[in-house]
Amino acid sequence: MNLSLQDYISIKIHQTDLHLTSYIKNKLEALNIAPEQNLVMMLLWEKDGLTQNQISIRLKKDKTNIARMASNLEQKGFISRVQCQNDRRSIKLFLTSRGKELGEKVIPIAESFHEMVVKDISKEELEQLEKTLAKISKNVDCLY
Amino acid sequence: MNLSLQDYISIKIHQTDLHLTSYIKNKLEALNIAPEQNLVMMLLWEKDGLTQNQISIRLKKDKTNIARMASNLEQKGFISRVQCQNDRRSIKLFLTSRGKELGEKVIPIAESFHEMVVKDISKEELEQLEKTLAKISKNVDCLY
DNA sequence: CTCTACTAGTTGCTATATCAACTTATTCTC
DNA sequence: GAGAATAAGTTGATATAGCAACTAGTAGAG
Repeated sequence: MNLSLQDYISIKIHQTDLHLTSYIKNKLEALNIAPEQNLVMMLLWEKDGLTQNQISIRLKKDKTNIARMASNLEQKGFISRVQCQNDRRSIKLFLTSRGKELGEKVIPIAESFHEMVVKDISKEELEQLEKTLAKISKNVDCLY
Repeated sequence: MNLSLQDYISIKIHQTDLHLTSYIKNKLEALNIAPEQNLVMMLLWEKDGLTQNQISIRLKKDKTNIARMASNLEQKGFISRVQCQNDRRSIKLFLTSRGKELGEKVIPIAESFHEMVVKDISKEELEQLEKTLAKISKNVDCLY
């Protein structure tokens, strides 16, 4: 077959992702929050009191990641970690007032970022993109 | 606007990328080569003797990454690093015989991986995906 | 009630990714 | 040709990402 690097769709997806991540990282840097830490915060801004485990499921990430991000976010003063009474293995994450303030600054940035990303892309095109990405994820999943 | 996590296309792209990377990482693990190290090797299998700088441009990655991956690949015995005669700042990467052997094993894996990824996706759909990803990259690029 | 199996988090390891600051070599300017 | 700007690599730092092995707490089987 002899494919060259440009022929691999997975590489294009990877590079697009790196682009996006690097852009949003720069946008958020001034607020002292990293992109993935921000995903944790986005969940908490919707509703806090989630356990680390719940977050790792929602974000489809390894619990190790979540533990380290949570510890990081705690150090930065955006969240507090409270041992769960019912199940003392679990730790619930709650927003501090600083964490809530952060949300007021970050959410508009995230939304305008999204606006920028989808600029000149029709609703149909976007839906098609989501559908194809979902297919690809499934193709990789099912044999794994 | 109040977007939820699922509404961000960038997150879907990110998660698809993670899926793909994790899959190919597992496929290549037995051969003692990591996904990004493999990209460097893919370039060298096409034509070796590239400098680290040329590779970092072709892969659109920071030169720090390339330096570390090159040093890693050298340790594993897949490449040798030779200081360039014309420009003694540059280092050219050459395949060792072990590196060439690796290619014979990895390239079929990479191509069958690609086959799997694009399963049940038509040529048109794939082109559309590439086009939309390119648009997104450009949207992020141009204001940056 | 005890032993086992499971579960939530943590720690340690490796591999990306990118930035800043540094060294060394080259080129450009005057 | 000397000094300044530039360029290629390296080192150190921080932030993901995920595996393996561990601790501690919970639940289930008998």
